[in-house]
Amino acid sequence: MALLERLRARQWRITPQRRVIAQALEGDHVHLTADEVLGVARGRLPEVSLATVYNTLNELVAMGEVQQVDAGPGPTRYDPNVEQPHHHLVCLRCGELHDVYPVGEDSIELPRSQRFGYQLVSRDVLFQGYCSRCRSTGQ
Amino acid sequence: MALLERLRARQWRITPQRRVIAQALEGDHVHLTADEVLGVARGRLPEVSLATVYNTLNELVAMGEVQQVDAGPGPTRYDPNVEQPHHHLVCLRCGELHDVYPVGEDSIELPRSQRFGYQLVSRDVLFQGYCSRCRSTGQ
DNA sequence: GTATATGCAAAGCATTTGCATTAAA
DNA sequence: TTTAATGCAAATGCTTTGCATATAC
Repeated sequence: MALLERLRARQWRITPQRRVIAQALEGDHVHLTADEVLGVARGRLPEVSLATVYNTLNELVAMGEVQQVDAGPGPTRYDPNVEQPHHHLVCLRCGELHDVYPVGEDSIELPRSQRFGYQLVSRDVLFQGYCSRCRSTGQ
Repeated sequence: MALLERLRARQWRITPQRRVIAQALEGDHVHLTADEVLGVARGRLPEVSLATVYNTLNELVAMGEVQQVDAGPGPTRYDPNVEQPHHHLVCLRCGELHDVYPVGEDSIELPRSQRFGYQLVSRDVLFQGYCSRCRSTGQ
């Protein structure tokens, strides 16, 4: 189900701003920054503000409809693909991000003795490295 | 081997400031912020500046002697335990951080088809949740 | 002696917030 | 009609930077 549909199903108040922000996040392999979301959203609705983009993204994350990805250099990225569990591969130099599906991930588990009384919410695997472009351009 | 010893072995230029910063990071299960490092360091040497703390921490990270942990709310944390591979459990509300040793972690691997030409550097597993204190105090 | 680290203060960037205005339901 | 979202601009918090001074080797 697409993001906008899921939001309607939640009876979330839909405004023009929220609609274009949600539309900016359609698709798989999307990892936009707040600024990039603003750019795409303004293409359809010029009077969107950055504050509204941040407000909306934070709500989507709190609802669990968008995943926040803090990895590598640069600002936070937002990933709307929450239906298909996956992980990330990030370039330590340029911050480029890929969705990845490692093997063996299902076997990772945190024993009760290692939970420190926490209520677990998520388990993310992050692979870091250097992309081929960054490796060939200087250090 | 302790951090300061490792730095000497690298023939790294040792100044009083760098020494107290490295000493602030001694021990296991240490996850200080730059500000906390400054506090500890100033306990031994009052004339340390925050800029020097950041400069030094960044160099230690670049050398691979300290691991930078960006997880949960709040500022970056620095973890000197790089000799014993481990992962982290973070509280989404207060940012409290624990070292954890999950089972099955060794079986996670990224197939070549999923590497996108990257030279892999690290593979981190991050567990997120709510600690018991945050769970009992409001949402 | 020379290359390098330090401290300060200012700048930078991402993100949040307060508040008056506007609009969805 | 009421409740909530928006936009602006200012504030915040963390981190980096420029540059003159001090210092380890």
